[in-house]
Amino acid sequence: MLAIQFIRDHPDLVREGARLKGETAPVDEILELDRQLRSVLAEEESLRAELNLSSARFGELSRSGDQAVEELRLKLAELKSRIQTKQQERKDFEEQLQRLLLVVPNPPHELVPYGQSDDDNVVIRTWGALPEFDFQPKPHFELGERLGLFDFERAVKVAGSRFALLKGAGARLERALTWLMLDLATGEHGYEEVSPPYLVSRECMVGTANLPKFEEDAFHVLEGDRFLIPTAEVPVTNLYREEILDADRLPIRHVAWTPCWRSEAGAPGKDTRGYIRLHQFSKVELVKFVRPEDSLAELEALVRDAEAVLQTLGIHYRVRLMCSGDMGFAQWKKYDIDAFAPGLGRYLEVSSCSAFGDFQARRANIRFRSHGGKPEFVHTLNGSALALPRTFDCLLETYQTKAGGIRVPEALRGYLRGLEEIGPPTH
RNA sequence: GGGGAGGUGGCUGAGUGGCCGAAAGCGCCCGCCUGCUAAGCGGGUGACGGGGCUUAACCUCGUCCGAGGGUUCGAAUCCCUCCCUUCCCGCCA
Repeated sequence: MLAIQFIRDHPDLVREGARLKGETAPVDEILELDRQLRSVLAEEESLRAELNLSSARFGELSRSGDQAVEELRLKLAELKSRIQTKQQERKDFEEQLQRLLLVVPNPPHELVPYGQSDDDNVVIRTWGALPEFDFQPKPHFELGERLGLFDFERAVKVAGSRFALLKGAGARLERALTWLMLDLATGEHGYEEVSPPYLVSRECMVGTANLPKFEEDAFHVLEGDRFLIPTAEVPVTNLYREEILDADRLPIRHVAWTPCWRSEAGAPGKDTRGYIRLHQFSKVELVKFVRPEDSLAELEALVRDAEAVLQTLGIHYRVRLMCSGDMGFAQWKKYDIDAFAPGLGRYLEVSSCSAFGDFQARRANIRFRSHGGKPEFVHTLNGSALALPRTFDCLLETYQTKAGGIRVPEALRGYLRGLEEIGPPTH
């Protein structure tokens, strides 16, 4: 959410920011509502000031038994009804204004390149070389099914399409990946691990800007009006909602492994075959709360922390700076990390790292205070490190052997009791 | 699920109808004192919003004592509903 003061002072900037993202912002309506709100607010407040003064006088008069009391009582009753009318008007304006403010997108940072689609994103760097094979590399779903790592059919039987099931070495491998990611974050990169609830309140979803604009993307649990988390970003960012943090505590860096649920209303197709784009998947997520001036440097560090996972695994990847049109509603600046899947012959997005400025902090009211100063909004950031299924897929495809087995990267063997290779299949 | 207690500022905690945006303490800020540190002494210190003001400082008005309603001329204080915390009992992984 943007500050109303900011929109008053820079309406063109807000309009332009929305345009860059390919969206629109109801700036004129907001400014008009804001004017009306302030005018009715001023009237209400001066009536209240009058009521407050007169009430005090009423007390004095009635104690001294003055006859004027009855006259004053009538006057106050009339005042009060006028106040109630104004108050209702004010509340209506506030509600309308709030609704509109929540749908104004965060303008991109000035260094974000302009663009309208995926093609306009800018590759910042790549790591490792495209893997080479002396045979035709297979896609992960073929490898995994032959090795018995997946059971897609039974997953569908149990939960419906777009759910997956890992078994045997597959389940263990994903668990090993999860442990590696958590150990890197907590042991090497200085994140404190949290294990949050997987259901959150509506307020939390609004705080991270998953609502009100994207309600159809989330699974809604009617009992208690809660939502299955689409990412750990939601519960973890909201950890400090409505709080004023001591500046000495910043930066706060958290890592969380959670399942994530997305309703992903699109139809299945070529890009969704295999262990990808599921209603439920798991992810290791990094979340930071920082001082405004550290925000962008912390974003760079966050991306590096996520990259470290792929480097440790020896998987080729690229980092792209998202163009204005391809970054979400709430982001200020965003990088994607795409790992290469040789069997599919394309890159898969395994991480999305974003800085939000104070956009989320305003919505969730997360502030900090430095030694006796005024409270200020923190800046929030987050990114995956990494999404499990796609990292799993890239690993399978990168480390496949001609015989159809999977070599286990050095870094994972300790989590798999020394296992060096999965398979190859015997039939 | 049943019953009791409770939710007050950055924190702890007093306050049962006007003298309360709210005692006291902690923390923080400024000053004094002090070989240094600690202690001590004095003063200051809530949030949000509107208006005034060239900005800041400042002035002023309003709102806020879990949330929302109600009673009253007037509510932190009385009533209702909801949320949350905690204790006892029950049930259960």
